[in-house]
Amino acid sequence: METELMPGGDGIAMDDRKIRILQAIIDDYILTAIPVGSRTISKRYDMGLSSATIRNEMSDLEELGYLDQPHVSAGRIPSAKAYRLYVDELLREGKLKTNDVQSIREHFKSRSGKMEDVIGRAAQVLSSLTSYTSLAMGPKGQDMVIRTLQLVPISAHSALLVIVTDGGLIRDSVIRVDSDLDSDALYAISRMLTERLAGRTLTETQQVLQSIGKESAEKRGVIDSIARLVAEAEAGGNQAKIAFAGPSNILNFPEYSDVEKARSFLSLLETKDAILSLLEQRQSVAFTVRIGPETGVKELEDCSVVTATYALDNGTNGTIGVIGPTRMQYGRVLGILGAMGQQLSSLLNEDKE
Amino acid sequence: METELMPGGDGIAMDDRKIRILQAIIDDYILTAIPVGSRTISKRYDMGLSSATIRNEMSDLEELGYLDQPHVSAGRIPSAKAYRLYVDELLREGKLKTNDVQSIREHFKSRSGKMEDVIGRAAQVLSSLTSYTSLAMGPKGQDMVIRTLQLVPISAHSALLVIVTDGGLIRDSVIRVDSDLDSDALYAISRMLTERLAGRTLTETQQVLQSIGKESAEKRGVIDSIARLVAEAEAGGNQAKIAFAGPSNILNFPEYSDVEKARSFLSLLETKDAILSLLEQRQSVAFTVRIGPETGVKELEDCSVVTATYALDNGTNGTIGVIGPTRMQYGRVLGILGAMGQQLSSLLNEDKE
DNA sequence: GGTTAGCACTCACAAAGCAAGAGTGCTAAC
DNA sequence: GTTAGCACTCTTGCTTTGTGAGTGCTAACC
Repeated sequence: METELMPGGDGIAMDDRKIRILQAIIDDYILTAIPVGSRTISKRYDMGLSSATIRNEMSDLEELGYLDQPHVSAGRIPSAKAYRLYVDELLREGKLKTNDVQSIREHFKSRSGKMEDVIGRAAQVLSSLTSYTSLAMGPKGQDMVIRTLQLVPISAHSALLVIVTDGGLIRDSVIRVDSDLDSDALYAISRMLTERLAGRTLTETQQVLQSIGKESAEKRGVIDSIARLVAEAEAGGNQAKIAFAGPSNILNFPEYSDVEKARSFLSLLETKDAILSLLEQRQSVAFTVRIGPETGVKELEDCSVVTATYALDNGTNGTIGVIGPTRMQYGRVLGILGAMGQQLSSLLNEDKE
Repeated sequence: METELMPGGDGIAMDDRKIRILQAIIDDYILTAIPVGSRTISKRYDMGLSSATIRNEMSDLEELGYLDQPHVSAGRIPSAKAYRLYVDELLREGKLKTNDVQSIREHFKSRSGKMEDVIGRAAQVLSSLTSYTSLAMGPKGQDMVIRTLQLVPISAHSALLVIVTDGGLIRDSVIRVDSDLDSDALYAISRMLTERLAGRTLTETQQVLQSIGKESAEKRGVIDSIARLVAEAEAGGNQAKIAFAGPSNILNFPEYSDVEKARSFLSLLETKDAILSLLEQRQSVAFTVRIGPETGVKELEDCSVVTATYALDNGTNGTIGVIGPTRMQYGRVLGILGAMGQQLSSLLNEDKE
């Protein structure tokens, strides 16, 4: 006679008490990683309710999709939906210890404008502060504005192209030059290029380079090489510009005590592709939290990826973030990411004046 | 009455048959990772001996220190000493498949003279060919000979110092310049420095820089910054110059199915220090094989580290290597390292002419 | 009607017991 | 010197069993 089979929590609504219970469950689970039962809640968090009542509420919460039950006689664990609610609504802003802020400052004392270095260090600081696997990326190539451009002779047939961008960030690559240009000639070209290209984005640069190439036949070779390089930088420019730190941190969490899971997680990081394309859908919003399945990556289905953007004066954005189990200390992580973002912004812009 | 307690294999000597049996055991164990018993040897490898005889020999080999027994009713596994013998004496040169050589060539097609890139790619190719965790390092900083030196303006107070060395390798770092030197001034300094420093090693450079600094007061600031940088590069220059690839490969081996072991291995790689100091005792010999305890690193006690050097024209050496379980395919690995070393040498020197 | 005590029920997990199998060492015969 | 035979050891995997945590349901309580 199964008449009561309408799916979904029909008639059940979230009320304040359910929310409080849910929050308690999430808090507890984030801390302990063990499924939490009704008795735990009624004892450890004083809500003035018996375990039986909690039980009823938990049953409702499960029906509403906020809780999962590994098996019948275990406690409940929060679902992705629950974390989503938690992040969106319940998160009391993580009161970041001044300790941490200071620690961030500390780590950035010895400074270098080299993008790779800053990025690498940022990721490392993040990982040591949060004890999650961390990442950092520079701004997108095509958004960067050129400040200086210089060719340094390497050998008879090659030179290093150094591009200094608006924020004092540096990119360099080796290009081939077929005619034998000596140091002075390269310098002259550099000056000319800087004059023509300063203040332009990489995308704009493309066109300008083409017209320059047409003007002077003898420099044609070099200019072409540069153009090719810029095109490359624009297309896959981020490829090299992501840094991970503390991949092995994931092994600290019991959800990754399975070697097979750990392996697939770590190889995911090593190939970088999946993470990069995940981060490519960058928002202009300050923080992005992707919980479990929301990442769209199979290997990350019980991970959360929390990212923050930091702003450069020229309007471009870089990204920093951490990857950890869905059971993540979101409050704390968001706090640290925020502080770190500010620090990075001021560090990278300070140089400008 | 224990009269027979003299330690060590008294009276027992290695003979040809023992060696053949030991080799069979090692071969088998490298392949399967399961302790090998007397019966396996007598059946799988046709030595025309019964298991009982093998058993006696194995007992001798154990007494001689070449075999260990996890527990009484398991087979034997080779000891570090056995692998040492194996590597030193028994290794029939790994007949490298031409396939692999070609594969190495293939991977190095798109080339760039940037040290980091070459190093990184080398490590990656190694790791994909051997399926062990791999590493690559450039030559030591202090041995490198300077070819060109150039300052590129970044902002009012900073510049990028690009050092091109003999092999066409590039190092660069950001330095502070306190007086405001414009692009032309920096270029003039660069020319002067190149003239004075070309052909010298980093160590020599130190002294020359000091005397230059004394000559001209106005350039004092820049010169000092450079000197400081060179000193740094000389001291810890290798720090940044090591690349790992495929750390997670270690998880493919059953000896690292224990998460705790895996974690400590991976963090060891992440900090880099231990590995660096291990590699610092570089030999001039082409190949170095460090087996288990020979590494002197606790976390690597059941790993082997196999390294090879590749030579640059200027007489300096770089290092490539793999890290895997002691039960490593030494023959194959040595073959691949050899081929890769040659490839690297020719790649990095070709540029020179 | 919401809350709670009580109780039967489920199910993972750990300890214990058991059988099988692999491998050894030793002895005695070849 | 080699080998067959055998008793013995010890891991490993499987099954059994008990325990405890946690649930859902019902009935009483406020």
